[in-house]
Amino acid sequence: MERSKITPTVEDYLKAIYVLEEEVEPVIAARVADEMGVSPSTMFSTLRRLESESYVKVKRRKEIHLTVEGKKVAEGILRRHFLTERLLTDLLGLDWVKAHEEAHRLEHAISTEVEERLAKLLKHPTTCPHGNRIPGKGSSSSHRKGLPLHHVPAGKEVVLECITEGGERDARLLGFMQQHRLFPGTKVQVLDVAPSLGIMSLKVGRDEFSLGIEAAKKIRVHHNKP
Amino acid sequence: MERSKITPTVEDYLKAIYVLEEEVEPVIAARVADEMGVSPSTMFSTLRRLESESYVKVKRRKEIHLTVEGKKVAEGILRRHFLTERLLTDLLGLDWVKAHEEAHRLEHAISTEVEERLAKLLKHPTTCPHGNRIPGKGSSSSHRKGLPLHHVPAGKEVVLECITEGGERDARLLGFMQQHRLFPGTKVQVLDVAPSLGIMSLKVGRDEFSLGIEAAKKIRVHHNKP
DNA sequence: TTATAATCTTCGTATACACGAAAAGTAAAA
DNA sequence: TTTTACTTTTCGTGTATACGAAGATTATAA
Repeated sequence: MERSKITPTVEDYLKAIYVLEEEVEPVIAARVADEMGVSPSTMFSTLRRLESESYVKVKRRKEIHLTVEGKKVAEGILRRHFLTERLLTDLLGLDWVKAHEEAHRLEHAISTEVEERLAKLLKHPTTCPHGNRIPGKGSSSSHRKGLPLHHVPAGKEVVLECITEGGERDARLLGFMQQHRLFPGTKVQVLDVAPSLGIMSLKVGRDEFSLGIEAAKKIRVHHNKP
Repeated sequence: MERSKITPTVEDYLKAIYVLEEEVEPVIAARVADEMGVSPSTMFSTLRRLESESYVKVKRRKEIHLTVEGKKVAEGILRRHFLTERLLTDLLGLDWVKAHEEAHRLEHAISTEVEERLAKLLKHPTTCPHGNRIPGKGSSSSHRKGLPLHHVPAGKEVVLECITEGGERDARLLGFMQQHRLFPGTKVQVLDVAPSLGIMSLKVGRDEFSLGIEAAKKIRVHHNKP
């Protein structure tokens, strides 16, 4: 039942494209190269391979789009990534930052069967420890993502929903958030937003601190309506 | 703290050599090639790499020996292999055969930290589900391995101790043993041994059946002394 | 000892993945 | 519009891993 041969590398590229599709438009090669940390030439040749194996289509204006197959692979790997993160945090007690890093390696070694049993063991979690919704097996999924934190006007109080997949890979951001108790579900007050300085001020409990706008883009929140 | 770069492939070769060292003497390239399922030429070039990176020493008569470093790597990977098997059987409920296969992939993606937490979560198991002793972290270990089943004379009753690492990779053997309830701890009566036919007859409970001598070599037992 | 079998070794080749340098094309800013 | 900045593309290279064919060695058996 396993697909002939798909390499971990290819899985990672497809995952990166999937994540970017949700965050920036359009997805171009240079963006994916940034995300993957590879050179333009590597990106180029890999992209040709992905295309020849029908995982992506490159449209006229160089826009990269996942095919149905490519999307299936990306969602599968993302699902295994998130489930693994839950295993690592909930059962093994790893912190956020490490959980993400370790899951990044483990996700490629998990079969469909283990994935299913893992989901059952973990009681079918719906989000990863960073608050991201875990893609289901079937056709998902009205992924109603929250508001980016940098769009919240000064004075408002919001509830943290998630650090996006794109943000998860930034270990310093994750560490910073852990330090300031910025977890999914945490109430956050936006004290001030200063786009000219690229900074916004936040308050969590008694803790006041600043956060770069660029980082804030990777954090999603929702309003605390009763 | 992680060693610069050791590939999964190299880990597998070192593991194979380690396992062979415990079972056959001397370990030569052709044996390792069999175990790994690679061609002689591949074996040859890989062996040169292993040697140049000081994981193995090849003695005059072509005997392959792990260096201290090579042994450390092999024991580490074996330890992670066995711990992963326990996770898969004890927590996820996979059977023997699948647990071995899956662990073979996962073992390469497990860090020292996860390994330690896994050991703790599983209450520091001393054997894998197939009965093999899990190598400790420190310098092990009087590994008093049981008697190979094919050395047991007809008429004796013994207790199954383990299927050796070499046997673990044989999915048909594992399946056969699972079917006949041949688990670690099971009492086995040796009814007959016929080396000329390459066969021996066993009895487990009411179940009588034959087993090839070659397969029996991969099974270890001990006497049931009170 | 010679013939046969097993083993090792060399050589050429292939694929997946990565790099840098530099040319060519496209978009944004001045 | 011209310059600048970003992107894509080509080309040459390198490493790890694998193969097969065939020659060279060594071991085993007759």
